[in-house]
Amino acid sequence: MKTKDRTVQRERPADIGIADWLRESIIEGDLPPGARLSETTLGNELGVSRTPVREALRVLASEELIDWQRNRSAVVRPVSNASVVEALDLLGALEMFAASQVAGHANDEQIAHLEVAYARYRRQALDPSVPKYFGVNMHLHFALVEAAGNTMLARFHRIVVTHLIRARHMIDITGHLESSIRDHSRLMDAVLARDAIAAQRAIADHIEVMKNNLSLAEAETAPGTSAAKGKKAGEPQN
Amino acid sequence: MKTKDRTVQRERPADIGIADWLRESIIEGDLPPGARLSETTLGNELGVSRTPVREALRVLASEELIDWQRNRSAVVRPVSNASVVEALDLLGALEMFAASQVAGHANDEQIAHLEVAYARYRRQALDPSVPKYFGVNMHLHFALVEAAGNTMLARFHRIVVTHLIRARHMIDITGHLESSIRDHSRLMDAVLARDAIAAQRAIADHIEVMKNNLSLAEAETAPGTSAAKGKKAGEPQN
DNA sequence: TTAATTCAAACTGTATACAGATTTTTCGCG
DNA sequence: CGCGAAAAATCTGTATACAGTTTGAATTAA
Repeated sequence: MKTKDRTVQRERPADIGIADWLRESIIEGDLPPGARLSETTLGNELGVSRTPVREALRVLASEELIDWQRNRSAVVRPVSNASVVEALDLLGALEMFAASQVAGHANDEQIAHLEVAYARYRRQALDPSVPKYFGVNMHLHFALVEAAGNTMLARFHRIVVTHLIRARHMIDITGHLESSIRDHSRLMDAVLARDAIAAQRAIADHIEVMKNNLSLAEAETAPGTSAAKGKKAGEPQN
Repeated sequence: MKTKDRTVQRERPADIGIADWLRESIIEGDLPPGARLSETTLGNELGVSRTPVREALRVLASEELIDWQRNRSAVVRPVSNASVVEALDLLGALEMFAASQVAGHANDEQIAHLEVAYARYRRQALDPSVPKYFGVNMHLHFALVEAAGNTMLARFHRIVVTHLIRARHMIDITGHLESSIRDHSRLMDAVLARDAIAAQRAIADHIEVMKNNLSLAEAETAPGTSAAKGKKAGEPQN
């Protein structure tokens, strides 16, 4: 019964860092909320020693993806309704700031980049063969923040978005797809017209819709699972 | 000439983490912009091995206080006029969000905490025996963000404030102290009156004043200094 | 059976070792 | 002298070792 249960869950392409691999595993649910992250076990699965694993864990802790107390194993943070609301509110604040920066100060090059992303969004969002609206959506959001030209903002935004992607199964956007697309159009039109106020209103409305459609899946914390466990990937949502 | 140049610059009280010690050293300028952070040297100065030093460096890198590329020593990030403007803008966005959250959703306990902090601010800001307006100021800002009850916001805010404290010599508030105090009063009165709009206006104005009073000390990057060097503490500013 | 206790296994925090990369110094030559 | 290559010294990335802590199972007492 104590056989080698080395269930590798995700190949690491060697040029991808430990932290990236772990983050991806958490986002995808391979390391579900509550999972204990044994340094030794993770190291074995990744084919590295504990030293680089620990450094990666520091990074994940700084992104609030794990809890890590002294002398205790790191644990994947739970996802609660409240934490998602917090992330959505914060996302709104960051993107309102981004939008007003873009509307107010973006140069031609930044605007051009944004227009490319917007065009792609419109093409893919309406294409029924592309069901991954969440990804397309997030791409546009990244482009908006990128155009704001504030590196720290970009970093914070990436972190918040990571948390929301992890909780994507709680943000049921299906059935509100049209209003979402409408909000995005309002946002982009306003930004490209340099109308910061209208852009911020569009974001606020969009966030409000998402908050109102949170599935009430409370208490997402999984029971104690070892680092090697947790195969609840399931089919991709949205 | 190759004598032991173990110039200890700051005692570490043993219960303070390596990362905290390093952060403080960077803020205070003991590790000036551009300083190379040799893991071995830092470890010797702190009386620990490289392993915990490297983990601390990961944390500092996540806060954008250092640049760290593979196979190269970490380097304390430069402070430029542009980076301070970015931080100030971002601070404004975060605090506007905080203010609107407090005005809209704070409970009695959170409001009470904030009022205590505000009272202390008024007492100390006008007291000429307390020259450290910067510290008193920041305390009030922390209290505001704390009252918003969003942990990720609090973390981001702390990081941005850290950057601004490091650049405090570039933000010459002396001579604008009265307008600063007035802005803070406007802010707190608005928040406590649950007027989110007015609070946000007060913050925006306050940030604008700070941006307009940036000393034009461009190119703050110091020449290559080893981790053991850098004694430019000087007298506390503001 | 349940609760408390003891003991063993597993795990973390940190020091150290070593290979490979980078930086600095030395040295030869124009 | 100055420039460039070669060699030395330094430094990083990672593996490993070991002491002290935590976890969990086995055992005993109530």
